[in-house]
Amino acid sequence: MTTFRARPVVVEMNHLPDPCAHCGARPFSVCSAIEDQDLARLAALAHPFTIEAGRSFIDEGDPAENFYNVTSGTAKLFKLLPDGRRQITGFAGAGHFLGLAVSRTYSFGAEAVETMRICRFSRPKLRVLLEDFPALERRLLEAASNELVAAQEQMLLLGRKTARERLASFLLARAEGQIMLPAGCSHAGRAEAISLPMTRTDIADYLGLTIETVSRTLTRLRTERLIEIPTPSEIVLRDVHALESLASGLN
Amino acid sequence: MTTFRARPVVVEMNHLPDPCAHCGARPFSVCSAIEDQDLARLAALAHPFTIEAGRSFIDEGDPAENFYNVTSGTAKLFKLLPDGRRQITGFAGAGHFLGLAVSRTYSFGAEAVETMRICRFSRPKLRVLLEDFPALERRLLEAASNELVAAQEQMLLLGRKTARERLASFLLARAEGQIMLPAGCSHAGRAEAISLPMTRTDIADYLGLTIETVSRTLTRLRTERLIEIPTPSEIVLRDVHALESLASGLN
DNA sequence: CGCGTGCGTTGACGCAGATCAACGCAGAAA
DNA sequence: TTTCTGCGTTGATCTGCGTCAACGCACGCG
Repeated sequence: MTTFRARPVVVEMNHLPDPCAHCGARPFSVCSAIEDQDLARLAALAHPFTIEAGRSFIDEGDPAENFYNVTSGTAKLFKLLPDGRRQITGFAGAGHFLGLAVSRTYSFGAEAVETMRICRFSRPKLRVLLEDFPALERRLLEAASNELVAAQEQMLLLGRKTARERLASFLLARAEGQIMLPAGCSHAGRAEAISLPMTRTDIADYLGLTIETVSRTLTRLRTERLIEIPTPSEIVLRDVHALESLASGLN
Repeated sequence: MTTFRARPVVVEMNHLPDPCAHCGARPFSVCSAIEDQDLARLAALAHPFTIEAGRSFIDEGDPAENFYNVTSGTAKLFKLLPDGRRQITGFAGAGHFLGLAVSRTYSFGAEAVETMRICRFSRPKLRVLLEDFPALERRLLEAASNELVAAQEQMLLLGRKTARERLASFLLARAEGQIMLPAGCSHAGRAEAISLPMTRTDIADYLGLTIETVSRTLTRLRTERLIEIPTPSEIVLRDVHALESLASGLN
């Protein structure tokens, strides 16, 4: 049980005897498709490591050699234009997978917002895993479908909502844990206080706005008593109903 | 921006002895995952329909009972806000599948742009098919991954590109068949003349603009000799390089 | 300590694209 | 034929958000 084999090229050695079995993110992640008795095989292919806040670990255009699974912390995923304009396409928290692309190269970049832990799988090894565990493929399809639904919702936001509506939508989505937590992990009640680990610049690039507009809009929501802003990275929702009607385009 | 009108659907019986084997869309579609000898089983579950131009066949919020596969023609997929603002999230041509949602209800609406033919599968039957043909599930995952990449590209467009850049991106994507044809069906050469079966309103709702801006921007691209507009629904690309640099955000 | 640097906020101003309005044209109906 | 209706184009004007600029504050460092 405590036997320990040396492994090839690992960023960080895996000291735990059974890391996947004790992974806090497993219930949320695609790894839950693997039964307990097969976890050792999963663990043998998973290379866990830590990424510090601000570090980028996927570059758009690089060969798509790895598949990642976030176990803690938060990443931002983004696309860039040559002149530096950036669109953040999503935030990935514990349980999220990254790098599903069919293409030979990554179509997006990824960078840690907070210090995070992720598991890396080489794509060939993932392929083997998928063949041996059809349930894993099913879970991936399910997860991809959910991502697609979220992406369409975001297109509606970017294409048709005003700045106020975008911020309201964003805050509510955060409150519902739709952004940082994996799909399927629904909370019974909605937290009124939400944390914003990302900067104003990140929020702006996620919502298709500028930092000034984000700041002004939040200030206005505060003066209208819809929210409180105890600190820049912490927001309390004071009038969830008003925010919801804003977010859905009414008013 | 337009308000949305729902219309009924035309149903049609399946008269052909072996429809899937003779389906022109099969090479492009997820159905290509099914081997020839198993096509009869696929055909037994597929209900082919014709849908007339302008008819809606999926309503957002309705129970997600069916899965669809487009065999010819074009559909637009969209999301609505209560006040009628609309965002078209994509156009689905031959080979495209629709209705993958994990959710109990559809998260988007769909309407025929041109008269189209589609195959309907009930979700329970699709589930059986997926269990019997793992390759089908793999193809679905592949297709969903490609959709996701396209969705991220569209988020970049909606969040960060100017009207000119959006139109240039749209025209080039049409020319490359990225919009109407399924992923993986790449043309060797790029067609210079492209058809626009959708209205200006549809283009505007796809690009997050108004019809006036679409019209003006196309006119400007014409006066700058980047395109020609023989008829409103037909456009010739005269300077692909200039359009490409526009679309990628240079200039 | 003073100084710099990064981040967020606020104000003044400008502009890309939205809004409001008019018109041309083709196809359908009478 | 005339009239109507839907679609696209064009012009005049407006405005939400971007741009440019200044400033406050917290934090780290010499």
